[in-house]
Amino acid sequence: MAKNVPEVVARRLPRYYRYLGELLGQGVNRISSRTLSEKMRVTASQIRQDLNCFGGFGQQGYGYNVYDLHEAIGEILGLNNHYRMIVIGAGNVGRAVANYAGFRRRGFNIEAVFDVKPELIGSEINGIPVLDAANLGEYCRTHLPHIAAVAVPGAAAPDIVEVLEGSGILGIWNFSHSDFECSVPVETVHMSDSLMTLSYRITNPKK
Amino acid sequence: MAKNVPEVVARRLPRYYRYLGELLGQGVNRISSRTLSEKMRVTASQIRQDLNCFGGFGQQGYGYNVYDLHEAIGEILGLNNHYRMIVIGAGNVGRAVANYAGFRRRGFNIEAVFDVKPELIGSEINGIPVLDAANLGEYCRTHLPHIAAVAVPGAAAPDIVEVLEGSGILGIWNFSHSDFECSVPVETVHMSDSLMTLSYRITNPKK
DNA sequence: TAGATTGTTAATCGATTAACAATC
DNA sequence: TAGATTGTTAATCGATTAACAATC
Repeated sequence: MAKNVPEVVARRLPRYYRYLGELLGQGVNRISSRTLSEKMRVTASQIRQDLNCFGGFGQQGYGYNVYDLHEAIGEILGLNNHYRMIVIGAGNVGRAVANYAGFRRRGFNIEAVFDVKPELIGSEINGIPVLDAANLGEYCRTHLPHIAAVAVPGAAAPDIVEVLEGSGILGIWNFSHSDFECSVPVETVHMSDSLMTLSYRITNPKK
Repeated sequence: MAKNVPEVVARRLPRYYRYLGELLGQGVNRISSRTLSEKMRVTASQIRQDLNCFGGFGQQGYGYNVYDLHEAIGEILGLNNHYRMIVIGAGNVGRAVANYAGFRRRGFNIEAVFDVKPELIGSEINGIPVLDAANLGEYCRTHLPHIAAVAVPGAAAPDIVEVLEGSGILGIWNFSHSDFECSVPVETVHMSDSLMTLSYRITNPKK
């Protein structure tokens, strides 16, 4: 179905999904690209172009059915799948990820946390067991998690990633500061880059 | 000095800064755009174009001095400034931000955390006092923090932002899930968007 | 000086916006 | 049917890449 979808379009889908979810919550059941474009501060053209990478979800003279479009984008994003997820690193960020309840609700089920610290191994975070990182590879081969959130110090990341890659993981959600090569999809949350960008924008205000 | 710098160039600066920092740590003191481009997997043209938005940092026949270029980009990013920072919300994400030691090292000094929960107010996180969110506006007017990291549930964000905006904050680092209008620079860390993008890439692998 | 590599202009490529015929 | 709004093509705009003269 999908044409060759530009990266930049794929990155806008979560935002569309989010806005449509809000509209749904407000009881709006129909919307035109024009009205949506005003809310989202993009052009109506862009919305129609973007959606038409995946198919014609609208109806001339009517617009889009909010529920159907929300569903369709959710399906494209793979949000109707159920994912088994693990978290590597029980530090501040790892704990924040493990504690966030919203993921489970969306079908991302965190089943284990891994760390190297003996005093953490055997404990629980938000009801999720903390396991020994030494057993990560074995765990993956037996439990086949889909997604690994990597929240370890930068230097430790490449080794962890190699283990994950070799044991059937489908994707890596990376919170460590390093970029690395990887054969599976990696999505990095660049916290420090984001803070530097803010610093830049404070320091160099647009005229 | 700076020409009109495209957004997309500004967003690449932190990455250049990071790579140059690594090179510096490895004792490399000279690099050509060609060599850097191979490490960073971008084109040499792009690196030269990007840098020339800000000035000529290189030397024909030689390349770039790693230390000088790193310094120059740090200066452009405003990393030589000292920022007073506050964190709003002492939940998982707020705690992660408050606990991360790297910020202070880079000149982002977290001076207070705010929350609404009575049982948290008066406690400390990483040696930083947790104050009553009701006093946020007053605190800002007396202490003049530069940056506020907003890590509150989505629904609470707009009110917090309004208070911050009205009391002289220079920039907002937003971890909440909502986008909002704001007169000062806002940098949002879209964790859930990032996870959805990963889901998309797992579900729709490139051929 | 000769070789290397920048700074910068020109060419290409892709993404965004505008326009409009198709059609509900 | 008439009005509205899509899907899609064409025009514009901006970003990336290529090329090369300037110069260290």
